[in-house]
Amino acid sequence: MLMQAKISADEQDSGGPAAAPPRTFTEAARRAQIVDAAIEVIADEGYAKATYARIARRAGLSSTGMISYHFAGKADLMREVVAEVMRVADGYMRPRIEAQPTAAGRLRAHIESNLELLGAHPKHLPALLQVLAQARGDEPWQQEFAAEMGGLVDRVAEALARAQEAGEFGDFDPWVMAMAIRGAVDAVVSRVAGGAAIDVAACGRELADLFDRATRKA
Amino acid sequence: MLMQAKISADEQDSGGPAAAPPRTFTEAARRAQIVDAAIEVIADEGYAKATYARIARRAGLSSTGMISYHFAGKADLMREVVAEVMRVADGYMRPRIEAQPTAAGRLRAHIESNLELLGAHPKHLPALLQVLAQARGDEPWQQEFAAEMGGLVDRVAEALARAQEAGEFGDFDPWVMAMAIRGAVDAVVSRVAGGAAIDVAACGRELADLFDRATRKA
Amino acid sequence: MLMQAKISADEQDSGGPAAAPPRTFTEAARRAQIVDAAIEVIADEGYAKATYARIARRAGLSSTGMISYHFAGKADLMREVVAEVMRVADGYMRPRIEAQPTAAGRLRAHIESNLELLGAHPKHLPALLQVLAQARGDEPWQQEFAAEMGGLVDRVAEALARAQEAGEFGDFDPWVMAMAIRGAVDAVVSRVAGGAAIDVAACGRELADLFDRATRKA
Amino acid sequence: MLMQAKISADEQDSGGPAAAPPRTFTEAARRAQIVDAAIEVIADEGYAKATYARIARRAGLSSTGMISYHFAGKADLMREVVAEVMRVADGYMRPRIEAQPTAAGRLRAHIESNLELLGAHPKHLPALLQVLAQARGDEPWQQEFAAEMGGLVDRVAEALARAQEAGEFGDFDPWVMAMAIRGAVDAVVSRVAGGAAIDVAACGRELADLFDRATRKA
DNA sequence: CATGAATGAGAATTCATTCAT
DNA sequence: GATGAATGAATTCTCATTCAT
Repeated sequence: MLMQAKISADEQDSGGPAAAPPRTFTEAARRAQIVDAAIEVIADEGYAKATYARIARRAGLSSTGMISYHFAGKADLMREVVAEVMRVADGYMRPRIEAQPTAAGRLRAHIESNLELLGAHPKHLPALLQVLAQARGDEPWQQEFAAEMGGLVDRVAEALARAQEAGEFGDFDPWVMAMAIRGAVDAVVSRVAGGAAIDVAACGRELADLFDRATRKA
Repeated sequence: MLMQAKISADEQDSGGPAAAPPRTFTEAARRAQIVDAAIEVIADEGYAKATYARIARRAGLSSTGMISYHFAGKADLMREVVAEVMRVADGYMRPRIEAQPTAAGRLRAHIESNLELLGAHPKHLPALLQVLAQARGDEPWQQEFAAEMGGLVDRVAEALARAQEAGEFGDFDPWVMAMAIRGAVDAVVSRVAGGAAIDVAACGRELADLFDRATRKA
Repeated sequence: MLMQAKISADEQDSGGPAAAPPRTFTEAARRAQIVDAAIEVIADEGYAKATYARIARRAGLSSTGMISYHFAGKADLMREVVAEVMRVADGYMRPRIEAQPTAAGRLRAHIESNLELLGAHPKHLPALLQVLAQARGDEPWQQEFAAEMGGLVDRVAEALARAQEAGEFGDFDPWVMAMAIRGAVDAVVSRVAGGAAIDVAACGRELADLFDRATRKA
Repeated sequence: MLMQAKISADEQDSGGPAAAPPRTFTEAARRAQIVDAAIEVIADEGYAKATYARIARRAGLSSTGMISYHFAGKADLMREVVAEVMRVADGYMRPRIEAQPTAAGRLRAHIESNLELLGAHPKHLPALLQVLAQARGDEPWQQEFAAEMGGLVDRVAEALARAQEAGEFGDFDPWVMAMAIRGAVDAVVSRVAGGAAIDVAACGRELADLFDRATRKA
């Protein structure tokens, strides 16, 4: 599989410096509600404007204190935003990718499903992009996101390398290829988020063609 | 030419909402000094931390008032940051691109020189990426940056389309290809900015190979 | 007797603004549990950090609501903290003091047992000091604590005066002497609370010697 | 000399984590104004109520931002409060102490001038007491204050020890004696701060007598 | 031209307390 | 009796910007 959620895996985990696992149903519901609102605000207005006040307003909450009550801090909330997007992305893309018998098919499915996902959940990937763009600086949560971003590319690179060794692809640096794929998709996401009217499905097919040519055996 | 600065062209100015034209030499020097400091801060610490205070400190200025004095506002400063990076990028890439006789050569030169530029001016492209990532939201300067980003891609797309019509390339959507190129390069920039130890020159060659395969006639 | 609890005496209550009398056994146990946790938190982290949240956590309670449920407010809880410390102090010091036949002996026993108490219950006196230090300001509970502090000194002063009139001590102002005793002991408590490694018993003997010289007939 | 300001000594120093030395006259004046207001608020309402809002109001400032502008944080402000009180105390007490030829005279002068100071600047010592009472907890500024408090006692203890070795005093533990003196004076300060109507000069003389008896050769 | 002081809005976060269940 | 969710005021602090000098 070319893409899988790392963060979503440790939802039940306690290791991190912050988020205690949600214990009750209402708590989980509130957290989800806030995360959803955060995703919308981030996607619509950008990370910089995604303040507690705006998120609370979008979530229909009366006070920003509610967010502090349910999340250990902004880093915790952002972690959850990333986790949620990864969860959704994984749920959407993985079955489509794994349904393909060939590496070329999986690559195509990866790219196409990634952009279909953009159509199905128009706020999720733009929000992810915004949050991961904050992965600059020394604070631990930023490092965390940088690692997350790296992992995203690395997993694709490994899948490409394996297929390459199996003789299913031509000769190329799998890691550079993986970065190019990630970047190409993100560029489309970014443009769509900026309001460009793009047929994402067609765009996905075109990108898939592109990388098919780029990875094919000579 | 695949990339050229739009903003840098109208330094003397388009009558935007802000920047008065710099009249004196000192004025221009001060502005340049501040812009350079801003680029460094943005690249090193991210857009979110690029406050007047931090920029002033990096520029060796004693007060943030200086920045307000020389720039009409933060949007104005950021506009100038983008313009400066574009100016440098144009100066670096354009001659290398135009030296190539074939479209394929120009494409390769575009990609490779873009990444060489990253080696030569390690802060400029990361800063640009950070600033353009703020192009979300309704405010005019955000729209402006979104347009800037779009223009970047569009100009490459047009060059590709012309070459394609001239029969120098295979069959593909030039606009999608342009976005893929931009995204792939940006992904590398982003990774390098994050501290990854990458041989950017080798990476540039690999990317150029990749897009050569993707654009070649079948 | 040189020291006795005033607050602890009227547990069943003076009709203050707050505390309803504890009716059931569970209620009393819960209150005691919370008061103990409060004493520990105050002694360890200081009054400022002794929030409901921290106290609840230390008490093993799941919510701060419990504290509000059992106490009429923070003033009520602090009143109870003071009362509890006074109760313990009285129980510890009074028999040791009353066992002494002479006024000088009682003075020595007062000082020494006070510091022994610090060894036996290392959190109680530091907590008391912290709470009584809040006795500044107009609110009724602050005035209450100021009065409490005054009473502490006054009772010692009265004992000293009586002994003085009986010819057992030299010539000095009993009230100033009482304040000096209180202050000297508190200074030791404060230093120990701050983490200083002090032999409190030896310190008690030394202080007792000091005040013996100061009160002795010429 | 039995008491001297340690903090006031490094006013021109840059070592600390926070306070840059005030560079301009206006800045210094503003800082002084804010420190004075802080001292008043702390003395009158207690440390807990000494918020930026209340201090700003007392200082006649329009916003709390002003305080943040002039001080690196609350710790910095409190450091300055302590330094100011120490400066005043040192200026008041030191000449009176040093004017005395004998150790007994210096001890008396120390105690009496300390309490006269309470009459002359009724808010300073109570404020100091409140701030130093916060010296509990792990944060560096709290540790700093704890050390400051310790230093206060230690310097007196050393002076006592020297005089003792010179045969000017009787036999006692100088460190315990120093703590007793400090505590006795603080107890009076505390009572006066609480609103008690006390003749501090008389009280000073009485305390001086007390410790004269306690330190005298047998 | 330049500066430092001031401003006021808004940021995240914490707190004691209330309330429905 | 007990709980967890909610509340809203208050806290420290930062920000871009303005203004008098």
